[in-house]
Amino acid sequence: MDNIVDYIKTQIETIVSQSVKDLMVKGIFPEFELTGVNVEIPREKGRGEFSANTAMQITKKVGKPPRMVAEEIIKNMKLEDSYIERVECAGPGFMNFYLKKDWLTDALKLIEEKGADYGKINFGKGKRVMVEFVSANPTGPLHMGNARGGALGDCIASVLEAAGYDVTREFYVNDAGNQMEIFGRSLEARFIQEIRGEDAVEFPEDGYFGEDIKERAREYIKEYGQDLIKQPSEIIRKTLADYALEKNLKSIKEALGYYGINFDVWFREKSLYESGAIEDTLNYLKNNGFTVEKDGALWLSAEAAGIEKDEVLVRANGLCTYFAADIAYHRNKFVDRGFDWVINLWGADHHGHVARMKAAMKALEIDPDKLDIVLFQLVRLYRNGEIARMSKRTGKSISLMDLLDEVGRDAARFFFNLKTSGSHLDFDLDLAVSQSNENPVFYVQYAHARICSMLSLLEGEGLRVPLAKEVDFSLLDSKEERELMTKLAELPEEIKSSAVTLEPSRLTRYLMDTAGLFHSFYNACRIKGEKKELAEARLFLAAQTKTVLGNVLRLLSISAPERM
RNA sequence: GUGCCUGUAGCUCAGCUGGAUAGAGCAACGGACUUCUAAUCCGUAGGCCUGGGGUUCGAAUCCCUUCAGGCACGCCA
Repeated sequence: MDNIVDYIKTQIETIVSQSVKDLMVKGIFPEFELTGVNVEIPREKGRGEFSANTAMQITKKVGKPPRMVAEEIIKNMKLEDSYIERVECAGPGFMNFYLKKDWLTDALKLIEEKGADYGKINFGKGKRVMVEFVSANPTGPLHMGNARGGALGDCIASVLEAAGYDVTREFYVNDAGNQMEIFGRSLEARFIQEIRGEDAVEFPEDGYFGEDIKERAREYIKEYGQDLIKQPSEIIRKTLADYALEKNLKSIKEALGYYGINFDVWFREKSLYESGAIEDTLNYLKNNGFTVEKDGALWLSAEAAGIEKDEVLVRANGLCTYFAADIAYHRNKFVDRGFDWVINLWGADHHGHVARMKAAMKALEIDPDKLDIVLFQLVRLYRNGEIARMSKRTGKSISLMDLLDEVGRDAARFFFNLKTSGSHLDFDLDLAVSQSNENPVFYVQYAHARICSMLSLLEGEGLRVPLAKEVDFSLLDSKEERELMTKLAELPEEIKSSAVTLEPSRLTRYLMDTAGLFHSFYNACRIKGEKKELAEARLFLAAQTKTVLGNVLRLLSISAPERM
């Protein structure tokens, strides 16, 4: 067993549905199909550890008022050999389940037994899932959108790993196509300007205006001299683009490293051209009637694919669109590499792309439900109370590295995972820089450091963390102790929920809750100076809390300091 | 104009596969350091869940509509 909450939920489901079936057999309830039993943890205290609303759901089918239905079900339950102590009918017809205390004892024993693995579950059963994220254009440094997508994607990947999936983290390198052209032209212009002066050549209107482009041109000259300028334009562009691309990728990798993100695969768009994958995919679509030709271009047919309007795949000039490459890329993910599930993280400005991507999957006979797109709202940067517009092209953007220098990896990762991906995020730089206690990451880390410091201090006084079998759990009976233990017991279930919803923000909230309950426990329940049995029981609880906080922080790649 | 996202406490947000008295964190106010880390705790106050209508035993949650903000609608990526 790795998830006691899930275990008990299942137990309750079984008991309830068995009771309902028995009532049907006895003729007290009419025959009907029970579609499922909903077991929840009530939000409010004092309503049992779990509750079920089955009676209200089936009240019509039974033909009796919900409270009466609930009473009947409760009367017929067989509670032997379960964690359930008693069941009450409450409110409009809820069944509230009160558990025997040993469920918490067993939960704490589980933490001791699993240690650093506590929280991991086998929900995913080893299913192969790819999480593709960041995938920033390698034409410049990583910006705040990449920062949010990076923290989100990496934590989604980690959550899925903890939930028992076989996870691959992938970065799609857009090293082909139109923006590489623009990249080359921008570099060429800066290169010439660098050598012959600002006015020697006009900078392309749609070019990348960032300082980093000038920087790369200068670096090239420093490294290889000026001879390249004698070459034809085409050669200059290609040479500079290849040179700058690798430089950029290197610094992107470096920044991501500081950010705690390591990709398993860096997939090159160019390889799709070289392997013929794009051509194959286009042929497939053509041969199966999903394309139309008009105005000299090849389009994905709206009618055949079931989308709103036709989308260009191959331009009149013979070059493929990003969309065409992306279809081939996803075919590669599913067909060539056999992933069971693919998750992409896109900025919300790409939402229009979702429907046609899924439609393309369907055309390729790939189940579109196997592709999940997590859209995250873009980050708005505030400085001095004003919106700081971030754009690669203005050259005034704040890069991921700038952010990490200012606020550090821990705060950045925590902050970006504080809110659900769909919510807008205003990032106040002044606040983030201030590193005050307004930043919740300190609150959580402080709890961890506090436990560590307490454990070592008490150990110095001869008080060691006991083994679970030496602990008298009946002594842990205060409100603070019970609430903390309950929270610790819920971690595996919380990981499951995070995996199902693809929302790691649940875990940062879980951390804050757990830290808060620990701080309350710490203030209400002293250890030093108490009788040995009580002191040891509390010490044991503190040690398990440390394990839980440490495990979740580690899962999110946020440090768990021993002292602060 | 069409489509997608968002609207909940002063601020930032949870809750949204319908459930019980709508929850946190900041900020505000009042308390707690001779006692294991006060980066902490305890308490108080704070709400027409944008407005309106519908569905039903029951709606912040589902449906319709209004208003407000963001985004996308290119042979860009």
